[in-house]
Amino acid sequence: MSRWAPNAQNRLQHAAMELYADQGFENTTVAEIAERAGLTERTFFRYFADKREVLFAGAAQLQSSLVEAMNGVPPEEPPMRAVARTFESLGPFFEDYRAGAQLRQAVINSSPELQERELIKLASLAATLANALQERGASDTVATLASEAGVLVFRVAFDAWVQPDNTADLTNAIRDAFSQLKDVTAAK
Amino acid sequence: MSRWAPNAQNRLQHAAMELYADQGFENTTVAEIAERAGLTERTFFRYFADKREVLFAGAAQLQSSLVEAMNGVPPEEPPMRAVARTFESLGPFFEDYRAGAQLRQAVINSSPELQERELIKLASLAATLANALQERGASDTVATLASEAGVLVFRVAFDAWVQPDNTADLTNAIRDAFSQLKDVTAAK
DNA sequence: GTCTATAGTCCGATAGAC
DNA sequence: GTCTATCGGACTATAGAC
Repeated sequence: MSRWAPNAQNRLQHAAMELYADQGFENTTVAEIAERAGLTERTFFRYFADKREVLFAGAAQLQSSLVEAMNGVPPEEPPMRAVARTFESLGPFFEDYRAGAQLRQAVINSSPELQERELIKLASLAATLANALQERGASDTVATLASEAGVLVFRVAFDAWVQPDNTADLTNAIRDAFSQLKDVTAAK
Repeated sequence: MSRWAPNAQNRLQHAAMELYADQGFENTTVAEIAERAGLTERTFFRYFADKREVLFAGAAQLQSSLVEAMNGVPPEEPPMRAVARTFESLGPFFEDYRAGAQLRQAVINSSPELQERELIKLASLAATLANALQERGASDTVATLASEAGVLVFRVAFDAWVQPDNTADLTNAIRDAFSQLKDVTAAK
């Protein structure tokens, strides 16, 4: 039995989500979050580099899941197809989590600062995938184009999927967006 | 004759660029920038919402140039081609400014905070183009995919163009990247 | 765990231009 | 007088240093 209640990081994440959703991101101070989690401000910054990062703690895990998924795609598949398979394989991972994803996305969409952070996380994810593609033999430019196009498609599909009235599942939304991107770029 | 030296905003921009390039973005305080420009901190914040924004003052003009360029493209052109023409038409506008662009990009690349800001500016630019495409009759999804794909291509081309050893001009770099994107997505 | 620098906001004052 | 650009100082919260 430890001297402190366990899961400090988790408690901070939940407290932050609630307060951000409730009062808005800008109107919430780190002190409030820490207090609600029964911790001090100082402890918050031990776990999260800044006030935004608390909403993106899952990004690292997502990134490694994607790399793992890509490593499971046969090496003879061309880059764009490898990326498509990688993102499609991610669908089921999210399905259980739709309500949480909706809330989180609503919070992010309400604050430009959080949108900035989300964009750089997605850019970092694309860079990681581009690296993996280069290891499979793709050129720098091709790897960048394919992985960024993949992130774009994922973003469009995810956006549709979190709409309140949406019924389709994420994997299909991704497949759909990929095929639309193919059509759009072909018409050049 | 006015009581203050003119071009306060310009002086602040130049002072900021020099200091950021010299000492790094994080090691530079707003007070330093203001002092070098012969103004006070308070005045800096009258012109720029925050310490990053001073590097992105040209973004609004770029955005309206792009919209204007797109309005010059015949309405019967399909979305992706309209976007491609729009970005290609931008090339000459940048050619005079290559040295400045290199320096600015080096500063941005050296700071994650500045990269965040750049990404959200590009996202806003894509959103504006997507709007313009919808006015031309494109669906929401098609407009988003085409404009974001355009920004992606521009980013890749611009990145190549600012490399110290680059010789090609920007318009050709853009054309090239577009054709590569087409190939990459076709292989899906 | 405390202490401090910096970013960014707010209210008000001032000095000239019109 | 009104408008606009600047300055002064006090204030809060973030974030990093010690």
